[in-house]
Amino acid sequence: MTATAPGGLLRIGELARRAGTTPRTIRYYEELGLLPNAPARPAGGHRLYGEDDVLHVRELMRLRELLGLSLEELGAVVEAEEARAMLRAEFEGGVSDPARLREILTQARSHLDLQLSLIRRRAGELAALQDDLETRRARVVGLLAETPGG
Amino acid sequence: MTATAPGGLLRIGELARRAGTTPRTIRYYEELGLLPNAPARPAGGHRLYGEDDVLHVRELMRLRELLGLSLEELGAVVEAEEARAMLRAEFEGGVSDPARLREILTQARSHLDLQLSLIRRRAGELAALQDDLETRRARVVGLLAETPGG
DNA sequence: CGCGAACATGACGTTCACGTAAACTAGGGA
DNA sequence: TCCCTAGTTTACGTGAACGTCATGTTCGCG
Repeated sequence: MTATAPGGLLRIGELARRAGTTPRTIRYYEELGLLPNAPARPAGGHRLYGEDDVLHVRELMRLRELLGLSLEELGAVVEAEEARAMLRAEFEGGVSDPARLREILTQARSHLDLQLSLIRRRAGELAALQDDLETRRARVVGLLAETPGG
Repeated sequence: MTATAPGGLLRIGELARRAGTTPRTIRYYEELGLLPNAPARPAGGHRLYGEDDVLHVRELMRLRELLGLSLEELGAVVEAEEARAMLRAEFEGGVSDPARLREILTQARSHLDLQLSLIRRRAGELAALQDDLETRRARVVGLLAETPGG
């Protein structure tokens, strides 16, 4: 068993393994439009992925996990990723129209800004929670120091 | 409509409203043991709560939201809260056995430490994600600066 | 060419965290 | 006392995010 298809590409099982999930989840994400619905299907009909797909899936799971986004909400994020992909495609396909480039870049930036705002809000809430618990902990520790018998 | 029962106590509707949720959720949490299963039921069978219950519910929802804990996992947290409640009870009921006090305090501290470790891990992951996105954003902005036509 | 492991599709099952409906009771102002 | 709102329990329904099973196809080493 080679586990890797020719061309350094991955089949769904390997993608799932490297992304820390299952093939079922990959297919489900594809069904929801979180992954390209036709990722290079040579002959046999088996899906083939690249390393960037691994990163993409991991990114999705990370956003879902850390921000508590639903898969539907992740759809909006995917748009940003797609813009990034388009950007890279246009880069590697030679220099294109500067106006078009600006458009793509500007869009990508606003998407990133949106995600960053979500993250900062979360981080703030988390910090507040941490402060609360640390305050309580300090109180408990203080009481322990006052309590005889240690 | 008074909305508040005698004694400054709250009925389930008001508790839910103040905690930012619904009566159904309150009953469900009680069923799961996240709330005391018999909160002072005078005669009529209506549940009655106090201000501290509001805080307790809000706390549960905050932990769930920010740490992504399941309701089952929240059960462990509830133990900590209960320990805290016991502690306060023993305080207000006069000074009790110091050894017992130390026991409760130590337990409360370890519970807080556990929650804090979860929070710090989350905060770290969130910070890493934020760094990633900010790096990307900087790259996009840099490209924008290099792209003519603005 | 054979064969077992992995993949494809479709459909049904499952868990969590509640929502919602039904049928009845309690509270309290007019 | 009447009556409306809000509460009670029981039970079934729901959406999200997959798991699992059945059935058939493909891959690639021996």
